[in-house]
Amino acid sequence: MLLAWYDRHRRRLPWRAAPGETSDPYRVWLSEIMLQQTTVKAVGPYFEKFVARWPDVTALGRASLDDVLRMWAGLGYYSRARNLHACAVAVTREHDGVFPDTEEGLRALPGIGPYTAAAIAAIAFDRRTMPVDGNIERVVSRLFAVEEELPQAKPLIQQLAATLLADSCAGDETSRAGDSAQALMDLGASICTPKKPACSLCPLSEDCMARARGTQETFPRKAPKKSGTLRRGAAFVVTRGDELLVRSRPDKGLLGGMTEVPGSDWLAGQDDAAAKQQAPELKGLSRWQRKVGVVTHVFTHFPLELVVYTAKVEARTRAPEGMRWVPIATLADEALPNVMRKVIAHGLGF
DNA sequence: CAACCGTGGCT
DNA sequence: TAGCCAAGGTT
Repeated sequence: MLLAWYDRHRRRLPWRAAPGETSDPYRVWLSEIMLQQTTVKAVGPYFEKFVARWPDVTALGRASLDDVLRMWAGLGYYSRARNLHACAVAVTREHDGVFPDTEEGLRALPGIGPYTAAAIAAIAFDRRTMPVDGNIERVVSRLFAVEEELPQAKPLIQQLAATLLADSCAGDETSRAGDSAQALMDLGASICTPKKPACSLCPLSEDCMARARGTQETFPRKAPKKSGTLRRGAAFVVTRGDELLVRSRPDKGLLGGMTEVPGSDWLAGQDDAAAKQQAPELKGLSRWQRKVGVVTHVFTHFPLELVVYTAKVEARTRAPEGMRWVPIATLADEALPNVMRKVIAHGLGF
């Protein structure tokens, strides 16, 4: 039985309540947002930092968006941080600091979609619902040998996963809906892995249709995704003594609201000369020095190649409109996405 | 509804 | 290595 396996093999995770203890909706919510498309390993340190600084949802609701973005820097998918903050504000101001305890109520909050609403409802409030994430999609598609491709198969998989919830809870005094979901997630993470699943260790192997056919690894069915076109651009690392010239990106879109050094557009097929022409204009800047090599970075939808130029300007040189000087020593505190950390490291010779 | 939205680790 | 993958949501 699935829950019996879970009771023995469940992962110990910072946001999970100990067996028998009630879980904190704030920690469940925070972890679920961080874990969207992000590995447990990457989330760990960020989760600890967040709960240490903001122990509850009202504390986070009082924080500034900028502080939240700075703390989130490096985790990726930055709209999550904006929605996280907006959600904390909404819960604080409109729900008296108490999370709604129904899927519907949770779903109405920013950053909480169908998966996360079901996950919080099940894990934090023991609601009888089955969240379906990537792990559960894989487990269920193998268990029932779902031939339909993703994402079209989502409704079917959701339905099949729900039957699993009913099965795993039959006869239980409490529903343990959250444990059923987390059991399937742990199974997907540790046993029913994308490649070379350890079927011999799986508590569901006897019931697995794909296993019976020996085709586990071919599920879930999925069309191969096309890779984006390479884009090129230039980045400009300007120092004034021990300070660096930076600006903030627009609130929406790629790396929304994050800090960057000035740079050109990022376009497919753009040549170096065109990119360099978009350099910021500073008084008393004698010449640009092109750093050898390029900075490469891969976003979800396209790979990026950045040429880096450096220049020094005299003390008290004014920052161009919309830009500012920040001490290099405090760069770690800025809301710098990793691509910009790479650029700065390359430009400054770290 | 398909496209957009980061990053790091693993095979 | 180059692609795949991770506790998805928003538009």
